[in-house]
Amino acid sequence: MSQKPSIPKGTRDFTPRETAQRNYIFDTIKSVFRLYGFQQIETPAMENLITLMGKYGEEGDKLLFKILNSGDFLSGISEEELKEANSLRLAGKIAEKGLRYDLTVPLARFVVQNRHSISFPFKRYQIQPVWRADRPQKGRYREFYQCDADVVGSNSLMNELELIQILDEVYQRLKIKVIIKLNNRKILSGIAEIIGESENLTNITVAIDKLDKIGLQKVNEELLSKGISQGAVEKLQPILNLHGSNAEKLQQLKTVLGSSATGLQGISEMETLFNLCDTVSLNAVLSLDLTLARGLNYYTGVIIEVIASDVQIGSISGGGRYDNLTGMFGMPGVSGVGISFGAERIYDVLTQLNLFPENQSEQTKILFVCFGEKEQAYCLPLLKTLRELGINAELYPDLDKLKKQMSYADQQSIPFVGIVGENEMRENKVMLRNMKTGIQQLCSLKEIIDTIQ
RNA sequence: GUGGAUAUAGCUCAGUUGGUUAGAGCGUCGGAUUGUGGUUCCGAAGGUCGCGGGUUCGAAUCCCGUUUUCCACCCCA
Repeated sequence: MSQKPSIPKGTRDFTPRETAQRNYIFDTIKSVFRLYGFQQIETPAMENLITLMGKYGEEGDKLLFKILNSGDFLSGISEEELKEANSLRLAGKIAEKGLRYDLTVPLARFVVQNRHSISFPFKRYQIQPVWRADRPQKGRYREFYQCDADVVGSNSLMNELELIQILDEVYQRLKIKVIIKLNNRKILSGIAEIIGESENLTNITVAIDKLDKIGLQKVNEELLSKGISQGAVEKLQPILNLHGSNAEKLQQLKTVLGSSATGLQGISEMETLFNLCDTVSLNAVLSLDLTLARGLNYYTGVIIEVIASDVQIGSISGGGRYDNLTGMFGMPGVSGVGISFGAERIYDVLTQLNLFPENQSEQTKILFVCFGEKEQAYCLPLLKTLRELGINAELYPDLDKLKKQMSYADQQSIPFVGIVGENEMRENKVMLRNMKTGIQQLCSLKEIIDTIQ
């Protein structure tokens, strides 16, 4: 027996049904992106490793898929280096390319490299797979899609507003009820400053991000274990316990962060943004959530996260502003703000809530089944006409028994079958069977079109 | 990267303290029905029991290694 086929760990095949469902998600997102004036770009699956390395922190470097150099990849490696067997050092010499880890770094590279042909503000969207050499888990894969929309080269909070509207519109169209959580990195910086732990900002944000998940007690323990002083942790408590409306929270923060210029600027940004949001009447609930820190350290302003209110699955979208997006590629002073839809999780939410539309537009509307070659030939012009009218139609290619041909239609959920034999040809008609009701009727081409369109 | 579980037909799973020829349901194919699918009935095909080694008269079953998938942690979408 030949070997059992398999695919690499953490990757998936998609059946026609799954692909149709995924396209429903992608098409919905795409059409909203376009509605707001975003244009699509694509970048290669592989980037030069030097472009990717060091952009995602130490953890990130480990999770990069590296591509072995073509040809004799060991040429130019000295005996000593081979004996040393230092995988990390050797990897840098025998692999010069890697699979992209996200769509943001390729965007930064794209902007810098194509600056001659783009003008700011540059509004682009990108829907492509990314790869991470992570250990797969439920809802986590080594190959998955990201759907990003970013505005590059504009500092205006109007962009944040538009991205929030996009989130709102997409989830309204997908019929998913969501809460949009907002925070601001500058407020987090201000807090760290006030409690005298500015240099520990990352540890603080990582810890308080878990508040919902592990509770206040455990968060405090983690803070202390990361070297945050007891006094600082105590000062943090009233901030973690903030409550009230968004405006009330901001008001309370203003007094707490009074001596931090950065903090006050963050508060002012959020006030502006909430006021802007009030003018456009969103469906989603907007919530200022100070525990929202997100792992990504490159955010510098507004931070956005979306969770589904009817399903417990974690965040289904995220985003934020990152100043100096292109600085790492030698083009300083360009700000970016973007959002990303988590297609895999959205798929899970739609599945759980049974929200996929039943009638896929990609589906075949009518299948012709025949008894012989003459009948098949008779069908060809009919098929052509139907297809010209945009009606998805197909002909069963083999002269199998009618039973077999019919069950094919049944399995594909094709709603109509056109049966053609000598009798039908004689009358220049087709026996049209409605597969749902079982009713069938001798029809002319025009009658077929009127019935199934 | 750390820890735990798992692997038997295309799929979902049974399989007794280790004992003849490893089973079921679903699916597939054929027939009942040569011009009619989804229901029903009958029949058939389909397995190196993840892979490699060990213990034993004898291993799907016990032991070791390895891989896979799943779960938790780290991190993340």
